[in-house]
Amino acid sequence: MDRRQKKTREAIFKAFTELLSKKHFNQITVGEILEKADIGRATFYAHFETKDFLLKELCKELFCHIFDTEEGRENHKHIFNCHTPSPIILHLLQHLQKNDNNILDLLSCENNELFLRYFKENLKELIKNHTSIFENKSDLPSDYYINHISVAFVETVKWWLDNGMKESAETLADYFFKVI
Amino acid sequence: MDRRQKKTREAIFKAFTELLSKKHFNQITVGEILEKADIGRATFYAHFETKDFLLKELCKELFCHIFDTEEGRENHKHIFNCHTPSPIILHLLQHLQKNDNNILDLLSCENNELFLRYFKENLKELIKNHTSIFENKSDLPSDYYINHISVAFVETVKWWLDNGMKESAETLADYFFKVI
DNA sequence: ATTATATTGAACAATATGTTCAGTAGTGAA
DNA sequence: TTCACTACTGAACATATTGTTCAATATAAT
Repeated sequence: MDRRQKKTREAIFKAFTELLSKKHFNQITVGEILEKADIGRATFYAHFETKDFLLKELCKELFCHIFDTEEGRENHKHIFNCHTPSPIILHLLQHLQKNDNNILDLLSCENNELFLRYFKENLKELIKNHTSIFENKSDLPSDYYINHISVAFVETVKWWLDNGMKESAETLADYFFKVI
Repeated sequence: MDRRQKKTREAIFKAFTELLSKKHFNQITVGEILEKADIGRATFYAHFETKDFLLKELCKELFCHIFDTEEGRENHKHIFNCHTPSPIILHLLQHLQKNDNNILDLLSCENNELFLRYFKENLKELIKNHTSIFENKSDLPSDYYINHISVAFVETVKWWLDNGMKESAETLADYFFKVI
């Protein structure tokens, strides 16, 4: 990708992220993004069709990163099948705690619903691929069950953030496995 | 309240609800509401400061109704403390199934996040007041636990709606109690 | 050095927002 | 019925936002 494009794209993401941490998505105007990113109007629209597409792209970047990492570890099957509580959940939590990509800022800001939605969708896939860990003991409808697990995890993370992440990742994983 | 005010207010709610079932909140303009409700621009702004306030008021009307009903039954303590699975959950589900206030249209439309958020907030209160039913067996942080129960219920309802409400309220209550 | 492509900045039409105000009409009480 | 009150009207208004266009300029890739 052209160096200029990359630079512009990153400037837009940076400006947008900063704005998102301060005000709600709906209240952010393209004009504000232009000013903060210091780019021309036409340039913005050359990159993103609308503000909504910008958001979608941002989510992709954020979560593809964190989930690619996890998926990559799928080769190390031994990690997953050793002892309870399942390490994959712990890994995810520790990953978040490290705050790669400054993802936490966005998960805990006023706009967190936007990102948590994407988070959940990616989680569902992950859980589908690890039915051995999350076994459906009560023969509930499988999509209902998977959705429940995903939501429970997302809410666990949200609660953690809202409470200042005072607890260790281990404690959180423990809470999570207790409620499900 | 002046008959005219009531009429206008209801015309706005009706128009807004119809629009919400067809398109996303963000894409609805005040102009569209005016046209559909057949009222003047100035009139709208005499009633609601912004579109966001309109949404808030609509939610209040919808959920105060359903939860006031449930709270009203709190006097009939015997209903709640008889046998498991807890009847209060069943009552809520049956209440929804009757589709009072056409609440289902809004819970299942493109904008459902908006309403489910309010739904959850009201649920939390309800659950706090019925700790006898939802006892926290694993000494988890209480707000974490209450949130988990609320979310699990909201997601249960959402799943029900998304799947066409084919199952009975009893089956759903059963699913719900199995996951929590 | 040359070609290709990204960015600029300004101007543009189109649309949406929220306010104002004088005129009209429905409402509730005496 | 009369009267004072209040809500609605509708049109006009300033302001702000969106998304497009285009010729000029700057930067990148080879």
